[in-house]
Amino acid sequence: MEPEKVRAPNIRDVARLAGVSYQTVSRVLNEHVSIRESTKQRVLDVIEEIGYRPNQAARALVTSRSRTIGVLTAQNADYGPTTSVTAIEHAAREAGYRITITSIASNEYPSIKAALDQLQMQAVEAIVVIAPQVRVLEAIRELDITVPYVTLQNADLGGDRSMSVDQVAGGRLATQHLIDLGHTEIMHISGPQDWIEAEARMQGYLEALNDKDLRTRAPILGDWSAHFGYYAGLELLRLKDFTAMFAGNDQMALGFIHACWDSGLSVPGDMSVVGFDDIPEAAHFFPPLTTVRQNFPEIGRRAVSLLLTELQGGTATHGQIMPELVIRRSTAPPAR
Amino acid sequence: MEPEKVRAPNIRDVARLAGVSYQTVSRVLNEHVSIRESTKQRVLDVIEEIGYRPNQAARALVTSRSRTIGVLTAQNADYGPTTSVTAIEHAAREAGYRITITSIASNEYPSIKAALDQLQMQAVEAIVVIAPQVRVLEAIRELDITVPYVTLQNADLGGDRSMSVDQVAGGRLATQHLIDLGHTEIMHISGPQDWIEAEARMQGYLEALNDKDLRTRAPILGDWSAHFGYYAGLELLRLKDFTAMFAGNDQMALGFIHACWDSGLSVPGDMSVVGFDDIPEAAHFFPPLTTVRQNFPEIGRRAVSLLLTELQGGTATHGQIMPELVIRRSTAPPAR
DNA sequence: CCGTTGTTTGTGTACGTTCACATTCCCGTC
DNA sequence: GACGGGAATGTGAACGTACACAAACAACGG
Repeated sequence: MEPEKVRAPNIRDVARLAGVSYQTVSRVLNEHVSIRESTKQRVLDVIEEIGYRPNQAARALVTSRSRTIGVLTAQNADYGPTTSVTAIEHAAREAGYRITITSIASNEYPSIKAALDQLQMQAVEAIVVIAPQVRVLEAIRELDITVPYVTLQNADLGGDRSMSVDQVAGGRLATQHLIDLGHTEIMHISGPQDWIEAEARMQGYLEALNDKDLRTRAPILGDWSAHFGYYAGLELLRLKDFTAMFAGNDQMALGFIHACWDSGLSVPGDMSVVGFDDIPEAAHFFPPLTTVRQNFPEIGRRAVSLLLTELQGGTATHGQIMPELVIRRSTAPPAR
Repeated sequence: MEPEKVRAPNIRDVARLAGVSYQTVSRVLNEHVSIRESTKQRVLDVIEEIGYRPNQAARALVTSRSRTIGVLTAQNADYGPTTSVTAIEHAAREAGYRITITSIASNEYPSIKAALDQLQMQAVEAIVVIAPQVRVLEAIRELDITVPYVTLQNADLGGDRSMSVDQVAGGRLATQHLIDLGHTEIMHISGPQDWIEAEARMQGYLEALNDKDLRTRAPILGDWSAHFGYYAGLELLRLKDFTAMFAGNDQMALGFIHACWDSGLSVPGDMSVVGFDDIPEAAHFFPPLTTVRQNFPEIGRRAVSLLLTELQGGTATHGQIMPELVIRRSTAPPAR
């Protein structure tokens, strides 16, 4: 009984029913000033009645503005990145923007290029890059993106295009805390070598130790997982020539603590452990984890607001947020 | 020195440089069969050379196909949902689709409607709903969506539009395991009342106890967080009239275990604990957590493949995936 | 009463692509 | 050597919207 093909109502349908021209409808939609209140209301009534929805594609085509922010992520679903994505989505929506997500399939150049191509095909107006590998940032630099973008990682190469938590400062904070407690033999399990954050946290660790002329050690390169922390821990604890561990993130810290218990060591009695990120679970580890807190939602929000001001022609101040040390029960002075 | 406004190259630019008509270029782009290999190559070369990218908006406008799958999520960034989103993005991309994410600001009807409106304005071809509250599914039912959609939660109301892990079976699995160990006084901390999964897991818990004529108790309604598990645990353990706990998710299990230690109880010596989800960290809790594993990536993949077959006119089999009990060290027979 | 100004509304066109249809080309066949 | 017929290519729409410009209308002062 229904007509064969129900075409969605368009701006002309609304105009006809409201007894105005399509342009008037367009003006109502775009909140143009010069429109009589009565006609505006009439148009709005019709829109409501027939359930008209503006066609985004047509809009995007004619304005060449998509009102979309692209988010480029790595393939994994870590706590930090996903928290930031959520914050980005929120901030974007409040500003009338949508987000579209593309993840890179691998760290290789073709994959990165494909992902950015896809975003550009969608005519995103700005891009947030969460993919935290060095190579990704390098690739982005080379591909000279035509839209404003911001990276949530601070590569030195990134310069002024980043909005991030100061990872070096975080690494220093963690290490300094252990030093202050009296530890002199401090080990570090880092993230993967090509990750920007891993590199920076490691640098903070090394700087803090060097400042006090303490022995530095070649950090173990991990993969951020609790599993790695565990197995690396089992291995390292056979020697146990250190009394404190700074783990590159909370998950590895958790795995390492697990290894401590399995090796008959008590935390923090025999071994102090500091993590990084302050995931919500960290407060309930056994023992509750001393860690470095990053404000991921804040980063996401700031990234969006930064992009939005740039889109409006302003110049925004990129920059860094300071992390914060959260002291819990996993650290104590070394046993003597 | 550069021209004022650099317009992106379009299909006609390509045509001119390749010495063909714009339609021929279009045919190359759409992999039409009747095209000579030599001309096809010539066009592709030009495309490569000038860095031409098809305009998605124009495409979407004329075909009224956006090649986009919309994802509707809740505002939180839990492990399960985000893992599924990643899987969805992957599966979609392999099929040539993009995803756009919208989260609902609150559980209220207007917010849900706004989110769905936004997705429809973007002309998404299909929708994946991850928002796990009962009200969201009800709202979706009422709003009669015109595109195929699938929910990753199985509300009974959902019927055949869901692709999910059987949460009731999971709840039974967890509870049955505790019964098999000899526990008769089993407590349950559930998720929030209006969450579909919370309800279903609770139902599995109640069913398993009823089957054996064991005492059921009014479950505590939590909020999924480790914090809640901790504080609820401190409270519950003042009575300690139970020997086993089935927590609605791993985070609450972690918090509860924390409360056990703080209350001087050993896990699993004095108290057995089972979680739900099997987040990667669960294997390294203290003690490693017995839990119910959900295959989130699989769910995401299946949801997409289901939608894609529906988009091609086929009828797909919705359905459920069985969860799996992972036995670790947090459960043991009750102390006698 | 007319020109001036400002407000409100209407008309043509462009955005970049695909679809339907028309045309040309090439090759084998009678 | 003209004739079919399929393969390859070209031409004119159309999708739904916003922008530039034009027109209608009202208000106001000289």
